[in-house]
Amino acid sequence: MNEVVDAAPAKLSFRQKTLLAREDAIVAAVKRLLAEKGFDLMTVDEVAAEVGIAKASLYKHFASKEQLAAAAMVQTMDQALTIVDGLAADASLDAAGRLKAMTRWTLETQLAGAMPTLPSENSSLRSALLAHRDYMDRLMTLSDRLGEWIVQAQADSTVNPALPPEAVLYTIYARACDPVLGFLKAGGSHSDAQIVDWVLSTCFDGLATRR
Amino acid sequence: MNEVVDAAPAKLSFRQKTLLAREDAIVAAVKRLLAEKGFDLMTVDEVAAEVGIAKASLYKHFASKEQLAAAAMVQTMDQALTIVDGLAADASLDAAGRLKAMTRWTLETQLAGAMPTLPSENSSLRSALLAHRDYMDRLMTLSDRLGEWIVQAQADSTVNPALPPEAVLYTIYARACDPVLGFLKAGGSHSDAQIVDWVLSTCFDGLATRR
DNA sequence: GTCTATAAGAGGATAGAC
DNA sequence: GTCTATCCTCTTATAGAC
Repeated sequence: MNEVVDAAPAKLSFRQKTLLAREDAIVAAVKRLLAEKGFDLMTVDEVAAEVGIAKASLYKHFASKEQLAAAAMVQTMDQALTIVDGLAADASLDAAGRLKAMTRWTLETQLAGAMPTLPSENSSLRSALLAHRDYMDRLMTLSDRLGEWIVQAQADSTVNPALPPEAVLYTIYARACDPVLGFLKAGGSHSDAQIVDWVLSTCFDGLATRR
Repeated sequence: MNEVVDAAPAKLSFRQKTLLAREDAIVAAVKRLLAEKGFDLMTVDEVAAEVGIAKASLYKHFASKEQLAAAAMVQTMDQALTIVDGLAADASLDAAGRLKAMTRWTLETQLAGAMPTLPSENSSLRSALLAHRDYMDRLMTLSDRLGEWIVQAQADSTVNPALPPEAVLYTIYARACDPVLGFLKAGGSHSDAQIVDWVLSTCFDGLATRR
């Protein structure tokens, strides 16, 4: 199972390496399918087919469909945390600029079909995620780091101080599943970069004209 | 089936009235369940149980789960069109004010658990909706009427003229399934009215401070 | 750990009596 | 048009050989 391998430090046997590679391939397939069709419509058969192994083999690596989704979310949040680290190191950005850059990454990733999203209503999935330590750890770390930037940007008055910080955080998180991107892309008449600029603009500057 | 009854003008027999009442009860249950759990997690058994009839009876009224969802959306869009009519008659509002009021209604309805939403990814559902005339008619009517207000508000420069009108329209539509409302409500420390105000503010004024 | 085969059950839809 | 009983497909998950 994957937890053991995740904890291993440096020296890996050949067997362990191939194991990790296989699990990475599984998680990559799950991420793609999750972004494409969502949790409910994704089937474990599809995942197995895309990886090219039998479904029973897949269940040797991950105990359930929920665990599969959780692993995909963990890897995605690790990517997000890497982006956060990069932005934190960029001294040319203020807090609001970092939040905006983070939001841009989220939009670009979703538009590229590489942002897995989970339904918040599904209760079996919800409880599995709440019990998943690796997932919860990363979610809290990410929220803490973005939360610091939000508080700072509100102190700067670059982000509206009248909004509760949680509302700002949720609004940024929600860009990961914003259907507006898909609608505009389906129209077919705009470039991805243009679409991202527009959605980023509505998110930070609003629909109303700035005077 | 429902299409016939929908077309009838005024005089209804007793049988027809009870039929309509039953179909209204069915659609009401579908709307509620659609808002609560979404299309994929809603089961036809649940709908029948909530109405208090057998599943087979339900299939005498609606031919499939997709048709059930479409009927719910038709009724919801009729509600929306009624709101639009009311706003159009209010001479104290400009175009931007009407768009804002319409968005507020959408947010309030969703927060009240009365806004059915359909997944845009589900292909069987998607094709059923595209073939559903009553649904498509209303969707186009609603889009046309909101579109007029958007064009006018951009001419006023009360809504940002740099945005394509479709981007504005989709952004307003997307408020019907904005997860931020649910997140803030789950926190438990804010009133519904306060939550709606914040989301409406981020939608029209953005996250960044207005100077 | 990988496979084939299959259990177990949910859920959409229908048959046929009344 | 309503019911009970049933069909049938899809999907999650597991058994057991290699």
